[in-house]
Amino acid sequence: MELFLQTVGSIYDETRVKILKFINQNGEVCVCDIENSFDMIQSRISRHLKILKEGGFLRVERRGTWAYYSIRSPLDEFRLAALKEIDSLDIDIPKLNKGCNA
Amino acid sequence: MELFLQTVGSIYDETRVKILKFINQNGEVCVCDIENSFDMIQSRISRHLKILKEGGFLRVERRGTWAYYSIRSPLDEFRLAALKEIDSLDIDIPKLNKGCNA
DNA sequence: ACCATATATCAAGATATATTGATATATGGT
DNA sequence: ACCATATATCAATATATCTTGATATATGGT
Repeated sequence: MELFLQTVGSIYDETRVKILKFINQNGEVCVCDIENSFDMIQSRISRHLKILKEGGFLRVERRGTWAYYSIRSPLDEFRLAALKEIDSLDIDIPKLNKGCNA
Repeated sequence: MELFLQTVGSIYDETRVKILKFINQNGEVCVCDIENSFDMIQSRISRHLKILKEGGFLRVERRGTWAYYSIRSPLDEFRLAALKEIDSLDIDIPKLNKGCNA
């Protein structure tokens, strides 16, 4: 139950839904890319990425000073259905705007 | 987005997850059946049922003084996946305990 | 060792959601 | 019309979550 609620809670937020769709569309991105594309402060992005990671949707790989986030693979059936649903939502996702010196 | 969040929010609650699994297992039940089976006060049950209904998981049919809730059919792919996931959760659901004079 | 950049975490205030008890509405019987 | 039962809604309080700004940690370059 706890894990299920954590998974569901991770996509129960407009910002996180947008971030998830953004990463699903753009593939692997680093935190500052998101920060720049969404024009949100870094702590906010970082927090949401953590929640999405703990919700089982994202994985993180650290290379140098940068943390690269991407869709976790493979996703189980439920998370895959959720991601598919999110991808089908008619919402505006910002263009990728590379923000750091990577 | 709004509709998606409403759907997700409706299953982001332990009580509602249990109620949904309960109805999925027992089929059509009335409010007082749930009230009695879960040993929760009526206003609490009524509120959660409303949220699950507005989340698209339940339908309601009024017959006499009773309101019968059941799983909405057909469910779209995402809600179906969610329901399947909930049904697979290893959680204790109370036995059906008929509570009203239906 | 120091500095700059990238990322993560923390504390405080703001907002949303859950629970309870009380009240309102609805239906059927007498 | 009145009453009893079933269900829905409201108001107040408690709890959880989000946002921001500040601070901490981590990595690489000089």
